[in-house]
Amino acid sequence: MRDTIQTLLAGDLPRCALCQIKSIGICANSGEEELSWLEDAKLYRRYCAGSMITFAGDRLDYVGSIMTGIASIGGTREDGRRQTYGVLMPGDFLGRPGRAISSFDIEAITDIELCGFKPAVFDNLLDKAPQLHARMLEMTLDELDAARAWMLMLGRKTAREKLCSLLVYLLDRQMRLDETQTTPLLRLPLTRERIGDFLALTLETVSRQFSALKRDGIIQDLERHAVSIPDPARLRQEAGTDPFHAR
Amino acid sequence: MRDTIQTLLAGDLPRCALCQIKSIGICANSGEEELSWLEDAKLYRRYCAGSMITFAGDRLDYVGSIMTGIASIGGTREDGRRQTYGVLMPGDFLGRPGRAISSFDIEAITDIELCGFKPAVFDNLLDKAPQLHARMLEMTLDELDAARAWMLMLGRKTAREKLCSLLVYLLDRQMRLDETQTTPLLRLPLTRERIGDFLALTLETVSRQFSALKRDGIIQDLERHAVSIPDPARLRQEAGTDPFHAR
DNA sequence: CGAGACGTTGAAGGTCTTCAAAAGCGGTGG
DNA sequence: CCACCGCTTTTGAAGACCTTCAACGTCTCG
Repeated sequence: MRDTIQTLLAGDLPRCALCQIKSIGICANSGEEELSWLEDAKLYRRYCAGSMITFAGDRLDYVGSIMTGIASIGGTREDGRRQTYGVLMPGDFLGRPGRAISSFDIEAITDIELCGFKPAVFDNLLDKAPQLHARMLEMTLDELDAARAWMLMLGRKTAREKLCSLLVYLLDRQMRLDETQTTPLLRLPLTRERIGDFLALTLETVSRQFSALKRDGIIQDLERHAVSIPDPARLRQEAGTDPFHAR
Repeated sequence: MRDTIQTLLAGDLPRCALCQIKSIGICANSGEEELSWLEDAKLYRRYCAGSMITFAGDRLDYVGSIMTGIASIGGTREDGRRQTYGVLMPGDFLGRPGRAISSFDIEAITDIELCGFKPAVFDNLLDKAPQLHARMLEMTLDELDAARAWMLMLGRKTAREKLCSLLVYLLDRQMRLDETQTTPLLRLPLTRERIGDFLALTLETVSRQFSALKRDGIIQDLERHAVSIPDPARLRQEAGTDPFHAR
């Protein structure tokens, strides 16, 4: 088995100028001076698909942004009931400045590459780099909006609307990352159970709704980890009004 | 009928040093210099119980903190289904810096006094006042945590657990505001319908759960706008593990 | 007092969950 | 290669929980 975690040090790392997420990440606002500080301090990390990046309650020894791959952020109750709060995709930030202990479980869904910092180093950077600080606030406010839109979904949508909302969300984010894509193929790295954690449904209900959407022609070629969406507009309609918009 | 909105200008206003929320509000971190800037720019506003402070989509002409009273923040779908995202209490901030349009409905539940600023003025203050900016980030991160805890509740709790969770939350916040209080009396400014919006339940279910909690002795002296909680620990237990903690 | 808003309670019904069984998929080892 | 195992997915049937619809009770304020 491969190592689940691997850390790479600055010096060996590619320059920020070549970074895929430089226009959407935490560093998007920073000018040359701030970027050079970040460049000097950055550490890369890799996690294998399926490994836990943090458990709720753990001490965090690293904060940073996803460069490639997908992670989920969620919580577990003592009786085992789980809720996923969101999907973390390239550009998203992971970890909370000014707090040493994670409040959430974060799991690598696919293999993941992170670009980040030791928490103390990052806190210092935030203090002396106003553009970084402003971007951090902006991203946090966006996340809060997304969390609230998600709440409306959890509370007030039917199972079918929920699943369609998730598909719309994943499709939007996939399109944003790969703008050249025109085929209606949506990758689904999540299992039915994880989708259920996400939407507050059981895996059986998720499966049944997939079958129903297929029967109604809203999705096609349903496979385990992919599905094609012949008519995204139709899917959006099925998601109900105001599906939670991508950030 | 009284005016629903009333604005008071700086100069006539009490000094920040006397403010009830100075240790928990947006200004809590600021030193003397920053405070004097805030003091010069602040405007008070009053809203009557029941009036809308903003509708989703409205242009915001004011951002600020609640000094007294309670407001709710929520969204409405086109079919009329509503979801409340949170209660805003003294110290909480209302409005989003850097964005002119409100994403949410905000309604005054009781009479409200706000201390705030014109949006452009506040954005300028954020730029030049690092302690204010840092406090803004901290409060936003806290709100994000609260929103996620709320999501777990919406998705994974039964009606009884939901109602108990809300009562625990309101009790905690009431205790925090008035630390001298020892009686187990909880004020409930919300109607059954608003509680339902909050918990994603119908008003009938809320009412039935209140009756059930009374029958089981977990609450007593149930009235329209107040209830007594003889044993808060018991209530907390009924709320299920990990009720969403007050900020 | 009377009107209107808010709250309670009952009965019927729908949606989602729970429990259960079987099929599909992917990897391992004989 | 194929049988076997574990894990995921699908599908069915029964039942729980919450909603919907409806009626009635209660409070408040002009």
